Amino acid sequence: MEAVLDAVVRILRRGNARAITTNHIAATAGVSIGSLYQYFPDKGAIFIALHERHLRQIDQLIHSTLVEHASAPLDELIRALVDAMVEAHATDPEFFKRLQMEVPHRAGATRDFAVRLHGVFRLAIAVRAHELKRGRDLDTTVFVVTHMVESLCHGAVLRRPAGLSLASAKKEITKAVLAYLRA
Amino acid sequence: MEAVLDAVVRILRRGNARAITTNHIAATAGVSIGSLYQYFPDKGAIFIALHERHLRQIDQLIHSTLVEHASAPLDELIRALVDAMVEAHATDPEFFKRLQMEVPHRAGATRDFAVRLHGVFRLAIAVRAHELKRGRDLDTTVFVVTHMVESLCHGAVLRRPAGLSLASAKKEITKAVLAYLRA
Amino acid sequence: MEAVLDAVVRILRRGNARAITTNHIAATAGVSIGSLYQYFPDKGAIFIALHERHLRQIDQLIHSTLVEHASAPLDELIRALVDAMVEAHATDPEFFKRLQMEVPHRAGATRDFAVRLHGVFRLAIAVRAHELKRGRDLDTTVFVVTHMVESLCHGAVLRRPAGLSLASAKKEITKAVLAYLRA
Amino acid sequence: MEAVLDAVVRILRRGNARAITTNHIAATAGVSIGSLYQYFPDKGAIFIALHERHLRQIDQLIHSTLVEHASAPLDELIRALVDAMVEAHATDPEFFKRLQMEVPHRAGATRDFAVRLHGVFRLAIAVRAHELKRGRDLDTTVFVVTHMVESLCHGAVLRRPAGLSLASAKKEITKAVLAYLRA
DNA sequence: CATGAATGAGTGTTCATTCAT
DNA sequence: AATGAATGAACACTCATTCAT
Repeated sequence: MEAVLDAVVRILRRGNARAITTNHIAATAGVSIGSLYQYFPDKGAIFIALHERHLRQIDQLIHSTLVEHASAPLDELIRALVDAMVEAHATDPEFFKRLQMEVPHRAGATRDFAVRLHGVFRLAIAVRAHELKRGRDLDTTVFVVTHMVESLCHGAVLRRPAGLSLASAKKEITKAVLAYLRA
Repeated sequence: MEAVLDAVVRILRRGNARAITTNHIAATAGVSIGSLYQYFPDKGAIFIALHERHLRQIDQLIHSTLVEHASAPLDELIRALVDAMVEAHATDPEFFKRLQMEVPHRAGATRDFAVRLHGVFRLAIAVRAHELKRGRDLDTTVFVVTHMVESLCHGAVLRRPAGLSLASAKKEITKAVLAYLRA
Repeated sequence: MEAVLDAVVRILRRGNARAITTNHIAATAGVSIGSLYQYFPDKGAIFIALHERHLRQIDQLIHSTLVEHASAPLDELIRALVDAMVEAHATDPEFFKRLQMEVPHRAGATRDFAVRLHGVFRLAIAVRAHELKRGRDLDTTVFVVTHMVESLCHGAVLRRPAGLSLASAKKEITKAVLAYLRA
Repeated sequence: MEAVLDAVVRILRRGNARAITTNHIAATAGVSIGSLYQYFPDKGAIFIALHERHLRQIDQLIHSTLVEHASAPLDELIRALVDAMVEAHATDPEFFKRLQMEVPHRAGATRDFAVRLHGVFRLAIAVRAHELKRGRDLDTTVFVVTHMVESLCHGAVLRRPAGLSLASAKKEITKAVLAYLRA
C-alpha cells in the first residue's frame, strides 16, 4: 500500500501528470493492478490515501512541535509552528504544488486538514489563554489562526514574491499571527 | 461562449461532477459540440475560461470597492474589502466549493488570482503607507494581506466553526488584517 | 445497427464464441466501438436485440403462414406451421444452436417468444373451434400447442434421432399436435 | 465438492447472477479458491457438475417412478411421470428458471438431458408397445414424447397461463401425451 | 491437502475530438 | 458558421487462475 502511494509520488515528481493511470501506478509500484485493487477499492481511494498520508505527516510534525514547545510562551510556539510548516513543504515545493493541483481532492480532504489542525491548535492556545485578551471566542480565534498558518505557509513556499527570502517570510508570518493573537 | 460557461456552472450546481463532459456541456448549453470546439480549443480551455471569468468578477468587485473607498482610511477599506469578498462567495458557497474541488485548475489559475489581487492591493496600501509603521517592505505586506483575505474569506464561507456567524467572521477577519497592518 | 447484429451472427457462425467482445463485434461490423455504443447502451442490449430480431423473423413467418392458410382447415394449418417453423430453423441449425447456447438470453426473451406465439395461435385456434371438442379451455389448449410446436420443431432440427428424416419429423410433429387438438 | 455446488445454488437463489465468480463461490462455500480448484479444473466444470447433478436428480426421480409403476398401464405411467416432472421443478421454479437462464450450459447439457430421458422412456414404451398402434417407429415416438414431457412440464411450471392451475396443467399434459401415443 | 495473496490478460465502456455535410 | 455522427485511443476495473507457503 505504501509502495502504491510512493509510486504516485514518483510519477508526480517526474511531472507526468497524464501518466497517473491505475495501470501505470501499479507498474511503477512494482505490483500488479490486481494487487493494487486488492488494497484500494478504486482510483479515487488512492488519491484520498495519498492526501491523508500527507496530512498525517503534517499532523505528526505539528504534534511534535507542540510537545517540544509545550511550556514555551506563545511567540516561541508560533515561530516554531510556522517554521515546521514551511520546512515541511519547502523540501519539495514542486511536488507539493502538483499534489495540490493535479490530484483530485474531493471528499473533504482539505476540510479534514482544517479540522485536525483546529483540534491541536485549540488546545495549544487554550493553555496560553492568559497571554491573550479576555473575552475572545476560542473557536473563532483558532479558526483564524489555522487558516493564516496554512494559507501563509503554503503561500510562502509556492507564491512568495521575488525578493522575499523564505526566512523573512517565516518571520513575517509569525509576526502576523502574533499581531492577531495579541490584538 | 458565455452560454458554455454557464452550462458548466449549471451542471456543477446540479452536483453532477461526473457529468462534466464536453458533450454534456454542449448539450446543456444548447449548442452542438462542433460549435463548442469552434470557441474552445479543448476541454481545459473551458475550465480556464470559467476560472478566469470568476476571477474577473472578483476583480471587478474589488476594483469598485477600492474606487468607492478611494479616500477612506485603512480600517474602513479593509472592512469593505472583506465584506465584498465574503459576500461574493457567500451567495452560493456550495457551487463555489465545487468549482474549487471538481474543476481542474492547473495552469496557475490560483496564482493568477494572488497575482491580480497583489497589484490592486499594493496600490491601495501604498496610498495609505502613512498609516503603517515605516520600514515595511510593501510587497511582503501585500503578500501577507492578500493571502489572509483570500484564505480567511473563503474559510469563512466554507469552513467557519458552527456558532460563528458570517457577520462575526467578517469582523474577526478585518480585525486580524488590521492587527497585522498596524503591528 | 443491423450491421452490428449481423456481425454477431458472423462471429457466431465462425464458431468463435470466445471472440464475442464488444470491440471485436464492432470491428467485424466495420464500425468503431464508439458508434456501436451510440446505438446500444451496453453489451447485453446487443444480445437482446439479436434475440428480438430472431423472434420477429419467426413471428413474421408465422403471421404469413396464418394469413396464407386463413381459411384452411386445422390439419392443413398445423402442417404449414410446423413446416414453416422447422424450415426457419433448419437453414442454419448450427448457428441457431449457438445462438441458444452461447448468447446470454436473460430478460424473458424466451418468455416473449411463448407470449407472442400465444396470441396468434389463440386466434387461429379460436377461429377453428368448431373442429375441436366443446368445453375446452382455449388458453390451456393454446399453451400446450405453443409449447409442442416450439419444442418439437427445435428438437427436430437440433436433436432428432439418427434415422429420422426432417420430413418424417415434421409429419410426426403435425400428427402429435393434431392428436392433442382432436382428443 | 457438494458444498461448492450448493454455494452456486445459494448465490443463484439470492438472485445475484453477477456474483457468480469463482472467488465468491468459494467464499460462499466456505472453502478457499485454492481448494475449489483442487476439485474443479475450471469454472465451466462447476456449471457442468451443477447441471449434471440436477439431471441426476431428475433421472432418479424418473427411474423410481418407472420402477414404482413397472407393471402399470400406459396412462397411469404417463400421469405419474408428468406428476413427478412437474413436482420436481415446481418446488423452486424461480431457482430453476435462473439455472436455465444464467448458468451457461454449453457442452450439450440439454442434449444429455434429452438423451438420458430417451433411454428410459424407450424401455418403458417398448414394454407397452401392445397398447400402441403397430408400425410406429419407436425412436421417433420416444423423441416426441420426451420433448413433450420436458417442454410442457417446464412450461407448466414457468409459463402456464394465469387461470390454469398446476393440477389442471398436469392433467392436460398427460392428455396430450396419451393422445399422441394412441393416435 | 489447504490457503489466499498475487497475477495480468482481457473486457466493457467513456469521452475528447474530428470532419464531412 | 453550425452540426452531430463517427471515431478510437485510452482507461478503470474484473476475475479466472496460479503457486509459494
